[in-house]
Amino acid sequence: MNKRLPAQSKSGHKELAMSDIASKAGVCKATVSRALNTPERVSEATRNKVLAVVSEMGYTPNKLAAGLRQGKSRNIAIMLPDITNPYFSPVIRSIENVAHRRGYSVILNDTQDNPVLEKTFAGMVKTRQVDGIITNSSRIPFDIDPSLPVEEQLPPLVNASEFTEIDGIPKVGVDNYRIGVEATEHLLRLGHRHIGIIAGPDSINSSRLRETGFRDAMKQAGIPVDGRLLYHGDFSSQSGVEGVHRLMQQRNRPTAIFCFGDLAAIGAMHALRELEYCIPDDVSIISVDGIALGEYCAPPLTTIAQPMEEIGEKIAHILLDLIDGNRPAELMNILPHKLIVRKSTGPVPQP
Amino acid sequence: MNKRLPAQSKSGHKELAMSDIASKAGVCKATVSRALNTPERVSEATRNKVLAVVSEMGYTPNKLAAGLRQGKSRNIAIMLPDITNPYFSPVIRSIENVAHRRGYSVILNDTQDNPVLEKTFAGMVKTRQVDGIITNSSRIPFDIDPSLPVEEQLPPLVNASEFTEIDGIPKVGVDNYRIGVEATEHLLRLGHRHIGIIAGPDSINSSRLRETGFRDAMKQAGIPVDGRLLYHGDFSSQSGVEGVHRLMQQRNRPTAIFCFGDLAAIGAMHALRELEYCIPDDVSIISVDGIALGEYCAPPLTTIAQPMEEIGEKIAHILLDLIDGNRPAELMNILPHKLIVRKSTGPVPQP
DNA sequence: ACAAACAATGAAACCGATTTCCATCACTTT
DNA sequence: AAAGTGATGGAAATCGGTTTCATTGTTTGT
Repeated sequence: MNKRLPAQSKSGHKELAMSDIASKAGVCKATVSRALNTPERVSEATRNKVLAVVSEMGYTPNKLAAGLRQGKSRNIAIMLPDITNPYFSPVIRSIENVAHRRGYSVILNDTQDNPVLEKTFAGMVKTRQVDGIITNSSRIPFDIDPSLPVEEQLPPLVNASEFTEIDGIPKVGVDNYRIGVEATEHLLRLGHRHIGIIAGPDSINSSRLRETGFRDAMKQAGIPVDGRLLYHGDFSSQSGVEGVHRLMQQRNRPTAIFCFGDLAAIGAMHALRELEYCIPDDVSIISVDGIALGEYCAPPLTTIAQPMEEIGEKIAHILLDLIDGNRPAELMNILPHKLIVRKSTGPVPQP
Repeated sequence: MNKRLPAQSKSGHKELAMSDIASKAGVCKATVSRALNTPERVSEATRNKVLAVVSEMGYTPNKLAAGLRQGKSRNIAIMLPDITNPYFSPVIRSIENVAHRRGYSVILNDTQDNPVLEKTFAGMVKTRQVDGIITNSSRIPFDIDPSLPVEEQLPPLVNASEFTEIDGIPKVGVDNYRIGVEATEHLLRLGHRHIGIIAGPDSINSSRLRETGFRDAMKQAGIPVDGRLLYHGDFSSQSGVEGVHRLMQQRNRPTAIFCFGDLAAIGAMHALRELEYCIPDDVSIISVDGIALGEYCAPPLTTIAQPMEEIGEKIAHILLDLIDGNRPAELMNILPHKLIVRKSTGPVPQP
């Protein structure tokens, strides 16, 4: 009789619990839970009574408790190597949108490409803080036994942008080889023969693939590639600057540079302007990503755009399906890229 | 005797629980918990025994369960109006760093400046999904009764970047009025008299404050401000483009434009280049934020940089302190901005 | 030598939901 | 009228930890 009122202490306000609602509505906890989660399983009269009390008292169930019982946190984690790269923003945004629509929250992990941090964050699924993980890395932060089926050893996981070589893991991204080919072909069509690249680290799959595409397209055109025109940076703007410095001091100067990321391209264009080269009259620049800012560069950047929103959506849906126990229709999900020709590429200069 | 082994079904692997460790180590759950969380309260022998079993079996405690008992999720949420604005990236990154160091995870909420979404996300603290919230908005997504002390009605909350007018809420940001004054003074020192602004929406506090700073600096210099040189956009690059179009078709053309955000400045410079104005010879551009890309603009952008990392750190520490029950030393935390003079501003052109 | 204090640990309550199992009760069905 | 069916809702178990309280054995103080 006296334990009816919840302790209303000075500032440490005791939260409303389901049992409070239950007693106020004259039913038991189970009924409240049912009214809230499976309304069709309670009579209309009871349901209305319960719902009225719920809204009258402003009750919201404790998700930790629900999560504990159900073995689900309704959180997913997204690990990214560098949140300051604008490429990720639209991807994150659409992941967050989809997750929210499907009742999940997204936890952000900036790993700074650090394997130790990756492992740490991966632990969040063991601790039940998250139900699944999105990685943007070629490393999988879990130990797997190659003799066993992969999918039975891993938590719900989607590998995006940068693919691991391990099979059996759902992947979402673009066809980096074709991107390499098509960017190069665009340059070749404009008559360029001396083409440099500012690639990413060789340890990065997408970079190697783009480079292979580049080499194949060059071979196809019967043009030997000059090893000194191949610069390997880290996708940053600064590496674009350094790449240009390196490339432009070669005797065999490129008339076009293929940058493996928009950020690097922005740095490259900056360096070229400083060296007083005209873009595209002296040097053409093409890159990959399609960040929004590309349009406002000087000159506006020709780039092979990735469908960031679609990538994000696909990632989120696959991961959430996985959590629900549904394997994706396809493990490898390649979304279409698109060449956006703006002003940073032009015909090869006449000597 | 037979309930010893956890069910090792085909793929639905039952997770290890603390009681499994306890029985294997021949102690009770409480001791395992103590060995893990308050090691000094367990004898060294027992502790080692428990820890050995823990690491041998690869056990990790379920954080949902701990959180339920302790009434804490060890998550914080950060709500932002637009995750694609590069201004936020370094802020988020340092919040995430600090949170991680202090044992918290951060949940991201892109609200798209939508009050309904803000309210939804704010609900996460009621549902115990998060222990505190960071808002970057002048709206507080909680109903407060003005007659009661604010701090007793709100969950742990820090208001960043964009301030609400409500007192009693910890705030972290910059002095937008001074930024307005100093940007203008920089332009005035260079001899400019016809200065335009590309501001943010009038509903945004920081924008109003910067504008007031601008007006006061102009008044101080004895220069009347021309209402037609005041454009109000939304901080986007596109609004920078539109602002320039508007401003440059006035009879009284500005020789300098003060943009209220780097993104808008990038758009503005793009538009000016398209209209074949030289920056800074014909028109100077100054802005606010200090995003990394500013350095690579054409020309490199003169801007008043905000200390994004420090802002993020301060935000995180204050919020986490609040969660621990410690009110911050100061409610209003203004961090120092810094004028970075690059190449987009120059002396007023001689007519 | 004996009380008091203390350290180490176990048993059980607890956090707040969900879910299983069971008891009713009202209708059909034959 | 007896038996079967389905809808409804209550009691209690459960999820997996943390924390309180009690117990036991060991020191310390005088």
